[in-house]
Amino acid sequence: MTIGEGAFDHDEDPRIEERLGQVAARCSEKRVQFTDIRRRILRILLREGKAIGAYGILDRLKTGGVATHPPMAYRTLDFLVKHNFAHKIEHLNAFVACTHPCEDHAPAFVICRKCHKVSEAVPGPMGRSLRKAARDNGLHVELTVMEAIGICPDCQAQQPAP
Amino acid sequence: MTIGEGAFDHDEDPRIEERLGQVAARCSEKRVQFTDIRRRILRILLREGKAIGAYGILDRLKTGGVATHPPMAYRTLDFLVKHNFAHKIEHLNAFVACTHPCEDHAPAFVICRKCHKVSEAVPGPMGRSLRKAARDNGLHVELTVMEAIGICPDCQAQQPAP
DNA sequence: ACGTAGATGTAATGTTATAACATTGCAATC
DNA sequence: GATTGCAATGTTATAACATTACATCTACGT
Repeated sequence: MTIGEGAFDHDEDPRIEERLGQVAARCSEKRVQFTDIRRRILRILLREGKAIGAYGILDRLKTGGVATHPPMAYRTLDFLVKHNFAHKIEHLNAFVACTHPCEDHAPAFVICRKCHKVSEAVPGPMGRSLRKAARDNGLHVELTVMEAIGICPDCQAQQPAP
Repeated sequence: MTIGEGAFDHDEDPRIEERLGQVAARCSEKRVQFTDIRRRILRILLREGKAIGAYGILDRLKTGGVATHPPMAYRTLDFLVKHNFAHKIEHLNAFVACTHPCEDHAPAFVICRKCHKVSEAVPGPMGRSLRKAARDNGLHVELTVMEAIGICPDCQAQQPAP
């Protein structure tokens, strides 16, 4: 790594770099590569702290002098989502870093439609309930989506209610 | 109505026309207009019997000699979704007619990712559970999304598992 | 060192959704 | 019966999201 890269790519927040270390270790265990681009994009998601679209990620990557074509973002996001290091927010067509300690989970999200802040809720019994409804229909379940969309307290305070 | 229109716009299935009648009555009660284009698009959704995108709807509209620009479809779908006569399937960016008798409900969907067949499940306690998680985060909830995605029995039978 | 699978680079294109503004048609009021 | 107001529709253009296809490179196991 060069000095220049270091200044741009690392964050003051040690929790982000710590999380990247955990993910790197997990990838090593799984015998999959945690490449530079994957690390960069996950770092972008972690820094962002809210949902961000693929093209938003590409914009932020541009400052790093790496390739910024759409497939780069989508491929990398596929990897991160597949391994549960990130999640897709279907309602926003956007992505967030996973903040849940456990790796194998059916996540539920609480989403502000104004500022795109997202918090990952414990799925609890509702995940099982949804999966059961699906299996009762004979579906071989591959994915569950649980999202509550509305206005967060901060955005409620800012404006009446547009 | 002309003879030509009748031949193209009506379906042999009387359940569809019956449902359109119910919706018309409901719109009348609510003092909102169930216009020609809204009726046509809801009929398309009812006939389709599975999730269909806005542009798929536009294709089917072309045979009817009405305007087929994207805003037409999206505005009409907004109306239908807002009044719970149709639902958006977020995972597919597509729409289905509502099949639930009760008008005020937080729906859950069981979705085949191959054939886009959708069944609307009774939400049961999981809807409340998701709303509660959201309110615990201070969110003023406007919408909940609950979707289980996988492969339906028919599509499982057709191919190994792609 | 070599072959292969996985990862990345690039161009072109496909798909979904909205912004912005003009027009129509109908109904209430003057 | 003109005027105003409002909901719905018509139209153009473009923004935003996502994928296909193919070339090239690189890491890893043997």
